[in-house]
Amino acid sequence: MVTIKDVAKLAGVSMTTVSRAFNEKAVIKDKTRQQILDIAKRIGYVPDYNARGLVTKKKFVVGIFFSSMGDGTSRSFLSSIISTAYEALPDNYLLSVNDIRSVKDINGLVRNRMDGVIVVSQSDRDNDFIYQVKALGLPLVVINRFLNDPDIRNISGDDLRGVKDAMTYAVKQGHQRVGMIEGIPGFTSSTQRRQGFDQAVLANQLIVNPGAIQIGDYSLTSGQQAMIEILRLPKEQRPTVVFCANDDTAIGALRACYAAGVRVPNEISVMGFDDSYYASMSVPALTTVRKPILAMTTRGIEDLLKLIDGDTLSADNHVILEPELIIRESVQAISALD
Amino acid sequence: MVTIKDVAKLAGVSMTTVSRAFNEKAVIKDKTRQQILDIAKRIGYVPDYNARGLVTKKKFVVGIFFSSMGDGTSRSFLSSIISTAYEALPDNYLLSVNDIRSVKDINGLVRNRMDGVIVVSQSDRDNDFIYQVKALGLPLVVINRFLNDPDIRNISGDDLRGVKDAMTYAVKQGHQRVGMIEGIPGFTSSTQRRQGFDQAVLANQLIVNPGAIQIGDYSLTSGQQAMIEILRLPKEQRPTVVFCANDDTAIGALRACYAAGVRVPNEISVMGFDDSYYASMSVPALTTVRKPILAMTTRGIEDLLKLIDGDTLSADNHVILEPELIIRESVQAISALD
DNA sequence: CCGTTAAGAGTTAACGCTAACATAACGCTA
DNA sequence: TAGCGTTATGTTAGCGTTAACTCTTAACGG
Repeated sequence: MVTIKDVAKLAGVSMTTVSRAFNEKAVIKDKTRQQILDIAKRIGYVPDYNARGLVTKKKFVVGIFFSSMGDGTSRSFLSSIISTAYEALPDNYLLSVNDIRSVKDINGLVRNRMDGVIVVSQSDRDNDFIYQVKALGLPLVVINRFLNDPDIRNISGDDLRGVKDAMTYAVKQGHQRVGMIEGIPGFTSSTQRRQGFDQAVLANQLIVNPGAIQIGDYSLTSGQQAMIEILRLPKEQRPTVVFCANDDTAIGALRACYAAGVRVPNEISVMGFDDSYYASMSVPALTTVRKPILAMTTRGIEDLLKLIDGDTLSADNHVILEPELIIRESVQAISALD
Repeated sequence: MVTIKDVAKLAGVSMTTVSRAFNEKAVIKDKTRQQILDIAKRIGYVPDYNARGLVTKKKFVVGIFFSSMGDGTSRSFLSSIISTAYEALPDNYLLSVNDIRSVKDINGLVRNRMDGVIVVSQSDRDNDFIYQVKALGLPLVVINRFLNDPDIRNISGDDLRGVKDAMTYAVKQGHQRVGMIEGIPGFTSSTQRRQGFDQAVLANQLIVNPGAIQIGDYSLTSGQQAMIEILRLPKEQRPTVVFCANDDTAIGALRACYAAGVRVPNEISVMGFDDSYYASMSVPALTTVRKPILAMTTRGIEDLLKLIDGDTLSADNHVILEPELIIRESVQAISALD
């Protein structure tokens, strides 16, 4: 194994100088650094992270924990978060990807091997884990879900605003009678999306007939089921646009419409939330709200790194990022309705 | 920070004895070990991996590299592989999940920080990376794709066999005129699936009319396009079953049939490959071939660990696992055809 | 031209752990 | 009960790096 000693000998300098050449902030003459770096490259020296970490007390590992990896909203949820996280992370950091559910020994896994932790949280059930990490005193950032704790750095998307924007768009298209298929009751995301819907209804004096709001569980089949119920309404009471709490639900709703012979968007408009892979592939392609998940990830890593370095962050631990409305084909202007 | 020294002092033993208590294979009296472990737990001692690794030359990190994380065949491709990998990995190992494309410095990232590497390969384009790792001399296992190199441990699924099984099933259902939508030309997977198809045709003396085999590119739209072509054939020449090189293609094909008013499976049967999430959700639900990806992962990790420990593996580096035929609704017995 | 300062480089010790060797304790046989 | 092999534990050194400190040299003002 080629060590810092070998480089030092060849370069005719001390070990420390070599060490300095590899550590950005150190004072060392540019020329010396360059010579050392050249020699190191030539003989294939790379610093040993175990030795380095032993003295600096660092692990150069950031852990990223998912609520439940299989349930990511979109097909690329997991992968695009991971890729984005790497981009925001310095080259010398490793990203350890984990499923919260499968963490057995938080002491052995987290405390001892990671400099900090990002939790990509999908539900309240993650709080246990989050507070265990917090208790460890490890740098921690929770993203993807609003966390009501001023002591924990939290980056979330403004779901309420996203739904409101989507509904406002529908109103601009002339829709007045509206409906919704909700997410799993109790989930913060469900609550916020419902609130966004309600606020839009209030602000625009929209009509919500009984039966126009159904409870779903974020699954395709629940969307299908819910839409069947909505379609039971007589046509003149039926909403002209249905906002679905996520894309899977919306695709289920689309399917129910197709089965019932109700054309989308000609006879009824449908909106989703998430912008999953199949949102663009569905027929008609889904108009939906895209969470700023990549921006959340980038910001999350940035903040985590600052926390790791002991820097202070902005006073308010809640960072809320704006979602984006993705307009496709599943909403039609009301004047154009058949 | 609480170190091995603190435990030693409290337990009235030497540091080495404490070290032994934490290392399974060491000789130490059970009673002593238990006392030490108890004390360690009480004062919250956990071994420092940097220190441990410095002397043992280990990193306790396994890297898993994906061709291109966003393109996983099924929605759960990435997540289920990661979860499965963790299950096969000892608790004290970390899993570093990476995208091959985004590896900048293989020396800094891989050589220096990982004990071994699993490559979940999807295409020939990964070979560059694979051979770079091999050149590093690091323990390496390639899974998910057949790799024609006797020097590299390789775990793959038998795609050819999978397609053949699927076709045999179709033949048993009475199908004689068959067609196929192929994958991206040049990909090993495309070639093998085509060969499986061809072998089934030969073995069962099936009829393949001109135009019944189309080239796709594994995308939904290519499947749609290809099926449109196939449906141009006069009904009596048209295949009664079309095997699609993957599920996305098959779903595209389904869509084309729907658009053309051709009912599946009543008028034409369709099969896919992958068993992706939407295979079960499509209408009709897709009969498809499921790759043994989880078994590949488990075996891959097991073999990698042996390689890391310096154990020898079975002589033949090619391990081929059997796929599974998932029978759903998209294939109908020919006697039942309308 | 001396004294002060700062930049650049060197010396030394320590980080927490385990391997290798050394020693002690134990249990058995003759 | 001496002698031996075996099992259990202790002692010592070193893994590769950086932090803290020291030393050298050049620059500069008065």
